[in-house]
Amino acid sequence: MRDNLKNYVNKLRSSNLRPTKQRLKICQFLFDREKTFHFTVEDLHNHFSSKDSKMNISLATLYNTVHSFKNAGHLKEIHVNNERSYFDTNASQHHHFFDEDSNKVIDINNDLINIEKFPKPPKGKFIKEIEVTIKLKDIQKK
Amino acid sequence: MRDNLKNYVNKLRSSNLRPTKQRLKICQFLFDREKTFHFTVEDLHNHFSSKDSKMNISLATLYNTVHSFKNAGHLKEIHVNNERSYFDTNASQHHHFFDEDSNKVIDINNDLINIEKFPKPPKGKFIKEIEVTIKLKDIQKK
DNA sequence: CTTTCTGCAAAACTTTTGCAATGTC
DNA sequence: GACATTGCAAAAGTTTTGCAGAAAG
Repeated sequence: MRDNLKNYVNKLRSSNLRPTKQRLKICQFLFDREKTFHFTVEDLHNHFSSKDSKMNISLATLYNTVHSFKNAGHLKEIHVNNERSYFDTNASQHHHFFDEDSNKVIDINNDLINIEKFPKPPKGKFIKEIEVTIKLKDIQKK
Repeated sequence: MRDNLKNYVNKLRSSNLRPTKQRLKICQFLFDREKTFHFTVEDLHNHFSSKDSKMNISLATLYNTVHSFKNAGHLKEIHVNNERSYFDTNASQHHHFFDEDSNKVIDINNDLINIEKFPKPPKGKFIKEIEVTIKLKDIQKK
């Protein structure tokens, strides 16, 4: 069941973001999917500057938008690779496989990982989130 | 109990790295410590370009050395923040607190976290490592 | 018509690279 | 001497910023 344009207009309005053409196109590209999507800004840029893209969107706008969406809680930044920033359209608490040979991210539902024991946070701090990354390699490549 | 220069010479030799003045200074700075040390290349650069540093080491050499040490297994790269790369002088399997207010890393011994359940890797892949990051925030700042 | 947003170009940063000079074996 | 390493400056890659014009409310 996919969202439609009206939903995105509401989604943006409820975050105090004006529903511009660019933002709606980005919403459709990011959120009109069966599965959650993992991407870098470069991926977005490739998509929105390709010939078959109906609309070209500048890099500055892509960065602006990704940050706005992240701040609004519609995207989550994940820390799997230091070479560039990865984002996830699933903003809820969950975990990831990260394939180091292909640089691909796979979601792991929160209830598939059970952390039985973990330390208390230092004084004055609280735990905002626990992020588990399971790093994968190809078997043949050892 | 701290290592001495001769140990570092051996450490470097055993990794096929020539024991140069710069590498030995970097070894002392990184490994002559009671606790493990977490740093960015910028931290190293600040240290080795300050006036009270007995030796100035160029940025290119710092990057070269950190990569050599990482490849040799003397350092581990950790993924806590996408803004820059963080390294850890504890190269063994363990986990981290990451304080998002101060950008500080704290080690968590491997046996303080117990993951009772986690999914199987996809076909053709094996699990290289599980990296757990517990993200902290200041209580007052909510 | 006020305010926000876009997009370009420039700038800021982090990291890598080429290469001549130097150091190590 | 052969080869590895250093350090500089230049380049490459990612992300941010300033600002004028366009779009939205």
